[in-house]
Amino acid sequence: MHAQNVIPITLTSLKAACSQCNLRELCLPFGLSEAEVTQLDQLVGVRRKIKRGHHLYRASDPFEAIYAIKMGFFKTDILLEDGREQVTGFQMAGEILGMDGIGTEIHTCNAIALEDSEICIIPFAQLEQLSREIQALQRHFHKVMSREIVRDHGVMMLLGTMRAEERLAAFLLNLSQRFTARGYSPQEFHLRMTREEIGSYLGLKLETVSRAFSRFQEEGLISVHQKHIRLLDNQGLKRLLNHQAP
Amino acid sequence: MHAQNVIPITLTSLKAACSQCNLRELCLPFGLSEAEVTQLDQLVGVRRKIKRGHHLYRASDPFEAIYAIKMGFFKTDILLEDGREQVTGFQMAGEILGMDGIGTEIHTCNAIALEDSEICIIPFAQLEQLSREIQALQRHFHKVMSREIVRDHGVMMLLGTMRAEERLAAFLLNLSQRFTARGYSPQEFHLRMTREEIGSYLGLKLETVSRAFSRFQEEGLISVHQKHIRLLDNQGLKRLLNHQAP
DNA sequence: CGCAGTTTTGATTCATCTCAATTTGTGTGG
DNA sequence: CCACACAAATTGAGATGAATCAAAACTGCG
Repeated sequence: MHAQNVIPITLTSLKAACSQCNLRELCLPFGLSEAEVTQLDQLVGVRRKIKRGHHLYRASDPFEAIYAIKMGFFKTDILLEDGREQVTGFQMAGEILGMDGIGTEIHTCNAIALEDSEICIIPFAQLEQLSREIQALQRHFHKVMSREIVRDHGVMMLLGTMRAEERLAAFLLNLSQRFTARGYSPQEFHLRMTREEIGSYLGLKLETVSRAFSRFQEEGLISVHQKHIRLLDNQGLKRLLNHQAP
Repeated sequence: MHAQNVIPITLTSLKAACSQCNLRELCLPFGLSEAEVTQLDQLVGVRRKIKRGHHLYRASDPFEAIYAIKMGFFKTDILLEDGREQVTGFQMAGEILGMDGIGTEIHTCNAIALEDSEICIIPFAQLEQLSREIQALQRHFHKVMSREIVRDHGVMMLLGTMRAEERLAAFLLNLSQRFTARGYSPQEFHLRMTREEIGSYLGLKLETVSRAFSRFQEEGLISVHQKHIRLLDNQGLKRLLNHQAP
């Protein structure tokens, strides 16, 4: 907590370079030419490290930039005055954070690192300027925002119509798919969030999440050891999904 | 159903004109200068009438344009293979439909008119082009998308953490606020959707919605006569919201 | 004016929540 | 490096809010 680096070189030394980044094909530079990515490099000023448990931004912070996750894992959440929390998403490398702030120029949710992470700061005014010049960038940014909307619709579907086990199955399959896209194992991964955070995202209590995990394990669909998950029967999980209630 | 206008002048005769539109301050032209709105006029080619119950677009339709609601009322929904429906939103005059399709260039939900409606077609490629030229348009369009994301987060909060009566109270207050912004009475309005559609949106069964309405009425918070709603105690409804469960 | 679709209301069931106790894991400081 | 304290996860028993099933009442459309 107290041990910030004594020499304040952390920020400036981390000059970003999309052109060198292995997430290039997942992240904002997708579809840009070499020359265009170089232009983007100049815009993406600095990287910043966020320690586990720390905020990247908070609801009510003024909006200035969006953020690309270089490495690590985040959650976004909204807090009600009475203390209720709704996790609105989990974000991993290559994904964009902060678009909630564009509309009001104030952030409307909190973004919190679930492990030590590193993000690229993309000043929004400059992004807009550059995307007036580079059509492919404009187009891709619009797609990123649109996909966020579509993702949110999926969560609504999950929260509005699915039962607990369906929700969890959908959640696991979604994670698996996203890890796969990043070159990690589709079958085996490490959850960065607690049962409570999963529950909040899925509209369930942590005990229900835990029970569903146990049930999946009994049925041989997955193996669970705390945060280590191994998917043993993807088909079985998928079958759970479109196989409505009683 | 069968009685399309015999003379096919419906489309072309309805040349749009944002500059003349009384929704100008709510809709896409917000914040544009006279000259800029005139440019937008040229882009917003035609209007189209959609009869009650008809689709504006369907999931899997190719994406070509976004749509501004000139008048009327829509719902958007997603259908699961097993028949479950999730209503993802209700849209009224001045609001924008179709942004779900940008990401994949295929629409991902259905947009259905809940009353006879009229929409302005905004071809998306042209909108992108013009928003590369007009900064205020670009900015405003980004705000519109961002607000959609924030709205979706609100629905997640509602579905994930609220009990039935809280959900309905939030829904009514939201509608009231949006009608107010359009110059209609904040206290009295006409629901265009069925209890089932409200239920689908709120993650509840229609019987539960109906019971909640009755309960509100007993408590003197609203008066309900079928689809006619009158809010009698806004404060009371608001109190329901941040006043957690048992 | 009659009928289909919508809404209301009641009785019962069930999935998930709540409360509670225990186990397991994790990070810290001696 | 180990022990301890605290956080996270599991599991059980019981309570409850919403779903389900069912029937009646309304209404507005053709």
